[in-house]
Amino acid sequence: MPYPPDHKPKTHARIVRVAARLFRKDGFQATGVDRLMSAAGLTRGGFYAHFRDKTQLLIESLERVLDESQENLLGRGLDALEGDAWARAAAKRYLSSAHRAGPADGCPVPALGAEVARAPASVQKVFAARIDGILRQMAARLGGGTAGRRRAIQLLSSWVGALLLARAVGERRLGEEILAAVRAQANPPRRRRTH
Amino acid sequence: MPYPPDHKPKTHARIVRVAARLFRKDGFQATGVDRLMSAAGLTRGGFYAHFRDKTQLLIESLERVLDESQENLLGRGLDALEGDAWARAAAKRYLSSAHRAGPADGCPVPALGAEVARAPASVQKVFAARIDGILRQMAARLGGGTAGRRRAIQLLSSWVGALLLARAVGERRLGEEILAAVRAQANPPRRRRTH
DNA sequence: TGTACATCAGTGAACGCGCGTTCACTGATGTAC
DNA sequence: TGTACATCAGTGAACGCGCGTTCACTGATGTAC
Repeated sequence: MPYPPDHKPKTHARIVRVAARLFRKDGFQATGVDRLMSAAGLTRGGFYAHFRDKTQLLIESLERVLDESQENLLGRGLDALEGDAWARAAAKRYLSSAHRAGPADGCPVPALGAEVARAPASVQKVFAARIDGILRQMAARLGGGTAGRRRAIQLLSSWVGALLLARAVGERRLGEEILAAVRAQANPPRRRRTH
Repeated sequence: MPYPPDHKPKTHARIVRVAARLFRKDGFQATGVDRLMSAAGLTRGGFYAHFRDKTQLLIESLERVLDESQENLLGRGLDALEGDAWARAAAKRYLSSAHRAGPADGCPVPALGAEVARAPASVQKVFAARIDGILRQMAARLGGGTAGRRRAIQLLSSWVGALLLARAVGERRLGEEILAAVRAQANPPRRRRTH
């Protein structure tokens, strides 16, 4: 064999890794195959030895990145937390200034959700399966059952919406205000209700 | 004067109206000037007699559409409502199946937020001003003060996020489940807290 | 009332460029003898 | 050990196409005389 057997898989993974960053930073459509392959240290022709088409790369990027998002939401130091304590810690991480400023390394939902909504069913299917998986794990942390599931959906929705809004309003104060307000939602004691 | 004085402004408004629909449906970048002008019954060359560049059209479209969104959230039958009653009614409208299925006529935030986040500051400035205006009006309906403002941000974030997620997961059951769960958040009595 | 003219909204060819994809090829490699 | 060969990951020219923008023009219109 002319190359070591792990050579091609490594290149494949490198393209996916580079694409996942560029797609989130600049958008899927706005990221050309040419620029993408250059960023991975290759030339455009080689792309089609790795992927049927550009949509297939979007699918693989989303799979990879949504798995990372799940890990960021539930693991990496949050593994032992449950209920409100977990929600507070996860909100603090998700709704951070760093996450707002760094879409390239962040959650793909605010960055690519609208493009996924316009993408072929093959993309949406993979996306939906991963989101459902994340919601299931969140629900378990929140006590399970239909109440846990509902709360998981409510939390994820408000986090995604807040990050999207905070980024779209630009660098100004309003962005940070939005993040802070939604972070505060998870913070007990809920003064509005307790006195 | 060779044309009636309201001829050009009418054409201008028609282009903005058509653009606002196409941008939300297909995305800003993905909507070419050619296709846009055809849809308005014109040819591409005339575009630059109305707008400095394509970005200027995005700005005018966002202004128009965000004003409509404000009206949909606070007016059109919801004018007399306040507090939880208003929140419930607005959530029902915003988180409807019709809104999920019809981005072309809906809120620009889930549809274009990610592109606004990548757009020039001139776009973000207009977007931020309109969002702030909407939040101010929502806050007033919710009792005002910092608590009203915070609640307004929390509600808008969760609605935007829910709609984005519901669209991105495709036509399947999960999308409707997401809308229903976030709609339920505004519904008293909050059983989890009251018994 | 009829004709000549000035206005200007809109036309469509043209610009250079990047898009996604195809395909004949190159050349570094590990293997066979 | 040295040479010939088969493999195949990656190359880069080429395809037709649509992009945003410019610009010399057309032709329908209201006005002037």
